Amino acid sequence: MTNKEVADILERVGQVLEIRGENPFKARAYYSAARTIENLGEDINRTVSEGALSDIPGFGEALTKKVTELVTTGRMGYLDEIMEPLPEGILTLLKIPDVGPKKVRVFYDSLGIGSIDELEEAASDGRLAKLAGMGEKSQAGILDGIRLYRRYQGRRLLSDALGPAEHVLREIKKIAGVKRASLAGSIRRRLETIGDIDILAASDDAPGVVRAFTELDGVERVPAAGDTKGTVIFAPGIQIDLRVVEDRSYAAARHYFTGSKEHNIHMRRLAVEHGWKLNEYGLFDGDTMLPARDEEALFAHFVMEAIPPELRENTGEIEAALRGKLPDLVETKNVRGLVHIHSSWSDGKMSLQELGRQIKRRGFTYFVLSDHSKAVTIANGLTESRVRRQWEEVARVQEHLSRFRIFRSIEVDIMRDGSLDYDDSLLSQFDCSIAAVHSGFAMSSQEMTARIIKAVSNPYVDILAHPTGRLLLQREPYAVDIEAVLQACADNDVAVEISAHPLRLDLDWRYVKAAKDIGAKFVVSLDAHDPEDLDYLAFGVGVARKGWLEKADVLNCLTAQQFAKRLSDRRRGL
DNA sequence: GCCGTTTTCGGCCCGACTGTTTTCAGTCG
Repeated sequence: MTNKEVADILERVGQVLEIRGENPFKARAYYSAARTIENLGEDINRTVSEGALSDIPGFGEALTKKVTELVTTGRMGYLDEIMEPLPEGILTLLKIPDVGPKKVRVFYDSLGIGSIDELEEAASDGRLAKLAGMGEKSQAGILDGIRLYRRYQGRRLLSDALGPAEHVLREIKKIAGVKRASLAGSIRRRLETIGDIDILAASDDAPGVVRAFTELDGVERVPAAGDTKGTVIFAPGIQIDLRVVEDRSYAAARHYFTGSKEHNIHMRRLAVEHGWKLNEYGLFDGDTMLPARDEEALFAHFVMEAIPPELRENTGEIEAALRGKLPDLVETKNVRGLVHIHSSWSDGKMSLQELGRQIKRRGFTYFVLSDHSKAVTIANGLTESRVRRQWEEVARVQEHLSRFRIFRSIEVDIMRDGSLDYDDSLLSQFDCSIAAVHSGFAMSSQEMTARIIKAVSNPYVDILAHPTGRLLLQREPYAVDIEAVLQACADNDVAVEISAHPLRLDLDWRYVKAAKDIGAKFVVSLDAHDPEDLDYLAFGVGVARKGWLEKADVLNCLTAQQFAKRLSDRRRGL
């Protein structure tokens, strides 16, 4: 089972416990365990087989036993047991806004509702409004929520949310009385998919700011608006929450609303250990607020380094900050060259000339041309003879580009047996080659792992592209022992791609830190086909930062000369 | 269900908003 699958089961256990009305802290223990496994950065199967599960905080006797059972047998008897009287679809009800475990229980006990369809029916014919604690408004709200859920399924890509978020933030900053404002929540942490957009503002007139927010152009509906906080549905169907606090609370509120939830709980526990209290209004010693103008000052009270938002996932960042051991994270401006660029020779939209012009204009000093190899016929992959003709054109274009270099590379296909689409004699003549899987996704994990490891063991492979093949919200990663693959990359000095393409963001940040720890190097690459793809770099850098990477871990932070030297040194060392 | 530099029992982060309520439960983040 994958970490995600195990986490999902633990999540379900927590939800069922809540619906059954059991100790909420017991449910929380399962939720917390789910988050831990999801963000573990290590294959849970390995953790279990090494007997290391019980070393992880939050895993006591019971959870260790149950997760071990789940991983080794594929089932958890306890979940079957507590699910026993309940219909399979009942947990999907929790995906509807304003429907939580208590209401699910009432709906099921009173009306036998066990699916979203049944909930919709009961809301449509008025039965829901008659239940205890319900009314006409709640019933209408649930119908609305079902429509919204069906349209968007709750999440969208970071790249799709960022535009509207920044637009609305600009509008909020224009509202009279707003002193400062910023994005918060998962969008600020640069999570790859976003549920809703959180924005924070400082003002002495919170109600006035909330009102103005709900009246902005583009607001479709206003599910909630109070004195300090409002929620709107913004076209096209994105939920935006605004919270307004006094300026003196801004730092604490910004920290609080950025999360993650687990990070916040950990920080609050730390505050309690100091005898303080931390909430969104400030850090308090009794009734005295410990002043903090910004988040840096807030962290300083704890005698710890300021934790960048991307790291706030409670995966060790608080411990590291207390020891003064946080990484000096890579920044977008550190990147000198763009990697994994397609041209119109295969399925890209831009000519070599245009690529040179566009990329140089953006301030980069080199790019790594990487069209498809011949096996990817649908993408007009290059035959051997077309490769040679492309090189001639590269030479011609290069002549007209001063202090700018085009690296001759290829995105060479990894065949089903792990061999490569070109023979070594051709590969050896490229400056660099990027190996990638584009077909045969359905094979077993053992086969896929062996296939990729064989490919990265080829001495002429320099980079492994999109290592898991996932497409966010569209396609799950293929089955593969990603840790074994990353180990092979580290052993063979093959750089691991972090695809900045918003639909990929692959390698997943959850594995980046672990890969770094075993000695892997990375490129933050674009997989660019269109001109707009050239502007996606920051999304990849976001993943690198979430994976604790520094400038020295990312090869395309090297200058063109250094990058060239690294490639040639590597090949000379063969 | 987890956890412990006072604790192996008794805590577990904390507040806003809504709707259905006469003082609060449920949901959300």
